[in-house]
Amino acid sequence: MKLSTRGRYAARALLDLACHQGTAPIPLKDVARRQGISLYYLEHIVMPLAAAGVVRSSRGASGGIQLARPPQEIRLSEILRLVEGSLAPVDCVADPARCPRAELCVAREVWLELDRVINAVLDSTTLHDLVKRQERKAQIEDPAVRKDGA
Amino acid sequence: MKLSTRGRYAARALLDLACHQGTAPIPLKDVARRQGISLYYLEHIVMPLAAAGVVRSSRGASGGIQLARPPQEIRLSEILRLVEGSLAPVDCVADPARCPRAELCVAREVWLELDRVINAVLDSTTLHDLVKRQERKAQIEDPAVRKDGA
DNA sequence: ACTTAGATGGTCAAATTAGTCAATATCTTT
DNA sequence: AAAGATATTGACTAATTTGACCATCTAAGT
Repeated sequence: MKLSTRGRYAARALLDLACHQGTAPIPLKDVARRQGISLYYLEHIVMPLAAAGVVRSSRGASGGIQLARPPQEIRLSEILRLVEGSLAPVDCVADPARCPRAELCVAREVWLELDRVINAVLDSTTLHDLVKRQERKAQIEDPAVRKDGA
Repeated sequence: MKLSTRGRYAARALLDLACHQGTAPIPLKDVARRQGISLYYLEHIVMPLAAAGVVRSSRGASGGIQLARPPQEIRLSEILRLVEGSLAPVDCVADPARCPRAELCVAREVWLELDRVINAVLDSTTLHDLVKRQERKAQIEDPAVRKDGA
């Protein structure tokens, strides 16, 4: 029941983007450095997010990536699903045909419930929520405002 | 965010035990056959459950394993934790020291919430609940009562 | 036109994990 | 003593995860 680093890195990277959002795109390199993520790995993680239109990328000098939508419209569940694949704790949740016992299986009913609550949490959290929390937290930690997602 | 087969098999195996519970211990071989699980693998899975006193095993002829406690006192969360290790979606949930950013990390707050709801579901489900659901389901499926956990 | 910065997309490799199989030891009933 | 069962350990294979590297394409600035 672990979230892989893909999901965690994706979440942190997008939060970093959200915190540093301006008009100019942000080089992946900067995000990788600030978040302590391998640039090479991050490149792969970002790909599905760009393909799905969560981030917009621009190549070339002074290129980089940006959020393609306002942070309040980007749900954590969407990010994780894109980089991790289905969030279902067991395959039979999404596709009953994966298990020949699916019809009679009572365990599956529990897995469905589990899936429901997991999605409830992740659907209800947007990037914007995270940014707000971040700012509040930084205030408490250090009254001199810091926005570096560190 | 997948539950591994260890967890799923453990749940199914114990449910099988609960359904077939009598006075005599049940050979692992029978459970493995009924549930379609490799016997060798099941042996590994059962070990931590025996060590933790969830099942009681008896060797020798007409030996096997039995639930060590009544089904209503065995929670799904306990089973899964024993065979899968921590259920926390991210390591930093159980142990903040795992991540140097834990203090400031707002993602962690979401992971904590996620952990909470996951545990809520799995803590509130006992083997007895599953057995009841199973019987109800079997009734609907086929009025001739079947108790073989299939 | 040239240079530089940066994404794109692909390959490769190391490390870890999942799942399976087997051999042997040890215990218990008959 | 024999037979039936779990206990323990180790080895093996395959898949997945994580990460490194690079050749190529693209855009910006000079």
